[in-house]
Amino acid sequence: MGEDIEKTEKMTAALKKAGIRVTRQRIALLAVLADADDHPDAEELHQRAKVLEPSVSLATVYRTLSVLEHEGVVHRHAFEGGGARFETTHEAHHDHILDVDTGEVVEFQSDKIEQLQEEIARELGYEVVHHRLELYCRKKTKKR
Amino acid sequence: MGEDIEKTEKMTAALKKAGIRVTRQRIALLAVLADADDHPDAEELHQRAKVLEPSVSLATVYRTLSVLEHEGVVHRHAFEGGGARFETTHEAHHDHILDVDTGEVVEFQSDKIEQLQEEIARELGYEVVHHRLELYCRKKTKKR
DNA sequence: AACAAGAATGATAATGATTCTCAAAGATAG
DNA sequence: CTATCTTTGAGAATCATTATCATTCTTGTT
Repeated sequence: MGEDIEKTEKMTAALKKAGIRVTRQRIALLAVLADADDHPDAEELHQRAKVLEPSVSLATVYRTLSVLEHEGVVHRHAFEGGGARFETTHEAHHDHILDVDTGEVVEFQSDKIEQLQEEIARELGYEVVHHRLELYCRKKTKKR
Repeated sequence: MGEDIEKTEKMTAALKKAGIRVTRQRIALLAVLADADDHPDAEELHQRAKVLEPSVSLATVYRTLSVLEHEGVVHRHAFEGGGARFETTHEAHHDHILDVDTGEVVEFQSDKIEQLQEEIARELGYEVVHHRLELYCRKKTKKR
């Protein structure tokens, strides 16, 4: 539960580090981000932030998200269909499963896959800067 | 070399199968697609097609690409930055390495990774419909 | 060859997500 | 308290893509 506070602090620090002010409207966005355990898009974050602070504009949401992303405390995902979706960066790196029917997002992590990626890149003379692995899935039918 | 002809035939068949006509401008686009061994975007395909058939509009390029994609003979990739890029579907499935410096695209394939993906999805109660794996890489420095 | 019925075309308007612009409001240092 | 610098919201601008629509092509049929 104190997790949210910790996340908020990390993001606040990131804003300060970037040399920009921690304003009323940005605080609202940080709170929303810290509280979100899904992967909302900018529009959705704007809606949620407006509840805490009606004077937040969509422009400020985008502006702040860009700063947070740049500082590495928020990740931007460009899943198929629709706009970018965001989540606060958490400890462990992970990839995503997307339910093609419900749009739900599940996180997973596989060291093995990670390792294989490095290996493949190395063999081709590259080193991985970052990667993107998304599994578009359907819930397995229980029948049979 | 007869490869291009084969590809063109496959795409022509796809258009016919979709019940749409194989026009002068679409033929130009098919030729360009068959000839391309890179991953051009719609604008680039339009430029190339205009050389063969000046009367091709960007609208027709997009329209035709959508049909071809729907029929499964062309793949649309939404790599980071910029618009969608296309390639003719070829025999083996593959994923992509993107050189973050040059924008170059290299294809690779790993049964092992593929297998691990299925496994992970299965354990979480899903089956993979399709997936997306992109390694954003940098050429390894030869030093050391 | 002439024709009617549908399909395809190019130009341009519309869309949706995101970024930019800019005048006004807010914060900060002295 | 003031001069300066930042941030803000609203709306314009942008970019890739799709939709609209009047006109041009095809195609199958006489």
